[in-house]
Amino acid sequence: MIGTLAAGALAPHPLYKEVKSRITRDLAAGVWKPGEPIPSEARLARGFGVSIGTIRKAIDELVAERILLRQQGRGTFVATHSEDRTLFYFFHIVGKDGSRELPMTEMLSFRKTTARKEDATRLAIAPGTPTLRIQNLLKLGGKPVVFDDIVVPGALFPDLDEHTFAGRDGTIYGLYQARYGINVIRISERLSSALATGTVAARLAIEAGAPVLVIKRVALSYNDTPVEYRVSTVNTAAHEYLSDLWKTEGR
Amino acid sequence: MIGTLAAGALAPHPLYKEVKSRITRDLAAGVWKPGEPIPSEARLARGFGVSIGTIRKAIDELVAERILLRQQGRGTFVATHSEDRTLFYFFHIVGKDGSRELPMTEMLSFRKTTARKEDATRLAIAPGTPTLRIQNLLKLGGKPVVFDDIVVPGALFPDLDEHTFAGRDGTIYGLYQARYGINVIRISERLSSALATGTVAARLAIEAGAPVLVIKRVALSYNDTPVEYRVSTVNTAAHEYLSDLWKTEGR
DNA sequence: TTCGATTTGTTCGTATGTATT
DNA sequence: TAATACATACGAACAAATCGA
Repeated sequence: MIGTLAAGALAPHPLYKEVKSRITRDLAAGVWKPGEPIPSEARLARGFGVSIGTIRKAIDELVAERILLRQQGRGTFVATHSEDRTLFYFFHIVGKDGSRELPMTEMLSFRKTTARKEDATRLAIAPGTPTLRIQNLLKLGGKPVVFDDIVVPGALFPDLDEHTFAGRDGTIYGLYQARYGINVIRISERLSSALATGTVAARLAIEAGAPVLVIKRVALSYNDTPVEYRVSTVNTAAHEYLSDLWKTEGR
Repeated sequence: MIGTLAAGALAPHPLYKEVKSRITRDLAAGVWKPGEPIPSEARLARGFGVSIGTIRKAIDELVAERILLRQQGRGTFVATHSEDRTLFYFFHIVGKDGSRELPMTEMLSFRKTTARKEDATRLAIAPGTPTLRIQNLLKLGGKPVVFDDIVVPGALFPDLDEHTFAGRDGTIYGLYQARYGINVIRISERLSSALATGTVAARLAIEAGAPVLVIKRVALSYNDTPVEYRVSTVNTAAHEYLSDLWKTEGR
């Protein structure tokens, strides 16, 4: 018998890759919501007309990419931005003594504007496209450490206003995910060193001209679609940016 | 029949984990040298008395950790530090225009000293232990961009002298690997911003007091054994540090 | 508390495809 | 062409964790 899937059109060679991209498509379409279980491996196998091993191989890769989360005896779930597990995957600032702490955030401003040139290229949209621009202050140990300047395409977040934003429960990416179905799964960051300008220095309670770490981040969703551009300015007097490749472990 | 391995003592639960740690042990012991193939999956399966699927699962993880490299039709090889594939995994400085370029390096000094406090804690050795300390200048596009201050335990590199070091063919980690059997498989980096001191500024041909990126790196071998501590100072006027989690792709 | 159904985790085995030498 | 090695796909059995009856 020919598998119902193998008989389909133009599989990108291996069967499990086809299964993976179909699951990814459904994930992107919101068929299963974050935190919810996807169908069991046995059910998916029957549905796709492939063996359970093929399903497992497809899911293996999605789990490695942190898009799905397996739990023995329970099921396989769409990863959320509310677990500690994923928090420190997107937040890299730690104390110089090695301490890891989640920041308290304070919204400083929320404006509707249009994409400047830099915003546009990073977000792959046309200059002048409506955007939301949010300024955020992150405190660690009660002291301001990071100043965030966030730009997102307005079209992705239709009715987002400053009260919704400031009154959110968890992280920003958690808000994107839970209320707008926008799932940040990967980030790309470029770091450089600079001198604090007067306005930023005031936010961070440091002197103008003090050295600061500047992080330019693009947040990406399924199929590497950019959904947020963020410039963070960090006071690294007592904190550092941690880049620990492959200590993800648990593999 | 009971598998020859399962009958052995105290497997850390799953069989494939035991297989993995045995392969890792042999790798660390230098049974197979970098660039050489390890035995075929079928041969390993017979040797361990387990199924080929179990071998594959163990090797899968070692490949994901970039310790091994599979090539269909050829075999499975011990990863080396000479392939482009791995170079940019350990070198993160790119042009602000996105250009990736391998640096020209110039050795500035090579000294035999002893571990200072910071060196000792990072390398997990006692303060005062003999070390080698090397200063290196990295040029991109002909201009100095990175100043490296490298400390390694002398015991790991018995007869290493400055001519061997300066006259090496490829990368520094390639030298560690090929001549001393020291295999760097992972790095952990902590980044901060600072003002250039006079001596470093002179090396980088910038003004003292200019902002620089400071990278403190620990290079790790099998079982997370630290083998090198390196402080890099980067002029980020025209370059950036790229942290691209999970664009490793090919998975 | 116990039991059974469900779901993922591990291990085995086999067959066939594809790349390399 | 033939042999070898990894890649894909299938199927089956049992273990371990979870959850509700």
